Amino acid sequence: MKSKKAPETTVHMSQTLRQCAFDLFVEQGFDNVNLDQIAAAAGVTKGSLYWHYKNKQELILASCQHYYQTWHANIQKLLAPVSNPQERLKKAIVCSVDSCIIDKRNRIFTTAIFTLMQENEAVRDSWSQFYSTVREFYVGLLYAVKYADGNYSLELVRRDVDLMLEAMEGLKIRAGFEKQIVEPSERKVITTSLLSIFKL
Amino acid sequence: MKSKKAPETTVHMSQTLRQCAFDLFVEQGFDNVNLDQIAAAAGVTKGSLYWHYKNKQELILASCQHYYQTWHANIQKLLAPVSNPQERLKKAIVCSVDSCIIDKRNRIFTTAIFTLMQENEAVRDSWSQFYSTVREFYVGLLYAVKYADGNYSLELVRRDVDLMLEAMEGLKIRAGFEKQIVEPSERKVITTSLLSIFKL
DNA sequence: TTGACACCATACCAGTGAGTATGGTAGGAT
DNA sequence: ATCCTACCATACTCACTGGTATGGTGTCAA
Repeated sequence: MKSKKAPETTVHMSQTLRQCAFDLFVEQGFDNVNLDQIAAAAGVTKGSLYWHYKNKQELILASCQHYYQTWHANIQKLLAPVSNPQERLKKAIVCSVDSCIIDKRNRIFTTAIFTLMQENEAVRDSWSQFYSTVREFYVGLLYAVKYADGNYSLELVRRDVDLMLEAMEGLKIRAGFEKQIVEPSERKVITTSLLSIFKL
Repeated sequence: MKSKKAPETTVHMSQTLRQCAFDLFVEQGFDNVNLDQIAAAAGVTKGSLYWHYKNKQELILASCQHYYQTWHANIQKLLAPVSNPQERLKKAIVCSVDSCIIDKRNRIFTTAIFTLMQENEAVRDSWSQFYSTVREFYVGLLYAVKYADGNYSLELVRRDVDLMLEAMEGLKIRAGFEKQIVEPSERKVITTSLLSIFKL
């Protein structure tokens, strides 16, 4: 009773539009992409786009969700084969650092969010929720290590994670204007710096 | 031979426009402020604005310069009466943290720069240069402390400063969506976390 | 006095892009 | 057969804004 035609048709086009919007946003930011481009990339026109999404903000929020889901999927896949707590933590950080430094698309997208966040409550709430999950994820990783060391304070663990995530965010910004940072040796130093926050 | 009329007239209006542009940019970002608003705030019209500035980008770059100069002036004035190296370092960080957390205008302006930086080379270079001066400033402060401790490595000092500045930048972003961060107690904890990077 | 120029206002252009109005079509339900 | 509706295209509107063309005015040099 949900729909007459193949039920996945409309869902599929919504997903396609979301994906295309995301692909364009990560290249040019939100303001430099218009709805015609997104619709064209999905093989439809703006008229159809507006059947699936109420306005541009809804598309932006959808593309944010896509970003969040992709992040979680990637990190899960990355850590799946690793069981040692210390290894898991290190691998997660190395991966995140690489992403911050190398992936220009990641930089463009997140900075676009941070700017929009200043004036748009929905985007702000969306990111805030995502940040919480990321933080708790790292808290879990770090706690697993500290627990083995006999250090229990969840509160202190959370503080360290916050500091590390802040540094990672700042690193992402800095990577946007200091190109020499991409050197593998420099990347290794940075990873070590971040890990040093945890005093392992 | 510079100009016929009072030489400071045009300079004065250029300054006024720059100041007004900055005041509007820090409230609404670059994209949400148009040239008519800026001109009106300065008491002129867009026609005159274009006599002083070639285009919007030039005004943006000018407002960036204004931001940089203000930053330096503030920090200089703040540290002028303090001579103890450790005190100077701590005071600088406390002030910066407060600015990151409390000053919403600061957040709006810098995030706007970071977004624009991704596509605009002139803005990127402008910020890159500013960041260098800020880093060297902190390196000087920290080195003065470490020197007293007998620890000399400028390279290590610079790494610590980079990490601290990155964390501060990330903190600024986080303050944009986690309001509870403004609590004075929380602020104190954060300052302590940042200082702990220097292992003093 | 007159010309030149610095400085400013008015009025306009032209591109852009979000959002809408409207109409068409294909496939399932009756 | 036909009606409904999910889905899509066409063709607009309309507000906005960066930038320009042009003309006015006051002041200084000659």
